[in-house]
Amino acid sequence: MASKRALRSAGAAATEAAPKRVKKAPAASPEPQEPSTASHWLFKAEPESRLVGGVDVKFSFDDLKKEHQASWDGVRNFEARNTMKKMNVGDLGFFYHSNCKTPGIVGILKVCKTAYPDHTAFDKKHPYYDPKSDPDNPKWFMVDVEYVRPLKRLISLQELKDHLAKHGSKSPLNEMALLRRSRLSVTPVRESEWDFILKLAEENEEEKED
DNA sequence: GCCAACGTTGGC
DNA sequence: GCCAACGTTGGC
Repeated sequence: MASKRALRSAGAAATEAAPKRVKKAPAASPEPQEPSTASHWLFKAEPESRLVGGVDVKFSFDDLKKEHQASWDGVRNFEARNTMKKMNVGDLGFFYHSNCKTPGIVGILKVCKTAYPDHTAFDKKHPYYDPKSDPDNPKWFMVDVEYVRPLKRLISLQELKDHLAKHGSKSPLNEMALLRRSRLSVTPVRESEWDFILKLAEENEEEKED
């Protein structure tokens, strides 16, 4: 079961070997930036089947709806991990479908448990196993999320990009992490971005105009 | 299936 | 601690 979460990220490849390097892990910096005032987030998952290490990573918004609740495991990127550590119970997030026909935001979820160790990193059999993480000193964390509701319509990546291209620095999406840091699987969402996208989703496709 | 962007690793 | 090589993300 703990395997269908659709999360991945750079560096997941727990390449064997390299026993030489035993340094202290300075890579995991504390990350000073903004205080943890943000309370909206974006989570990427893959709605279409794809095998990683023999395990299907598919996890769609419908899957979350069915399961009602899920552990967001499998994140193997420091920045994304740090982002998850800032989350609070009750925070809302967008559910984003990636690596699929029409990538985009499809729904809303809620954080229902703050960050705790991602046990899939301890499991040798798991595709996201990381020998550098152990129960006494966990390297990777996950949060639990629960289904809230779908958006009234899908807000595609293309639509967000188009808006940005059209309005440039005047767009509320100008600094959106999804667009600027496209490879992060978990990102913060600013209030202005959150509000704008929610509003977009309420509009019809035709009247969305500019 | 290609490949640009970019994060990570590890030699030096 | 730099940076080239490498591996992954994820749109197209």
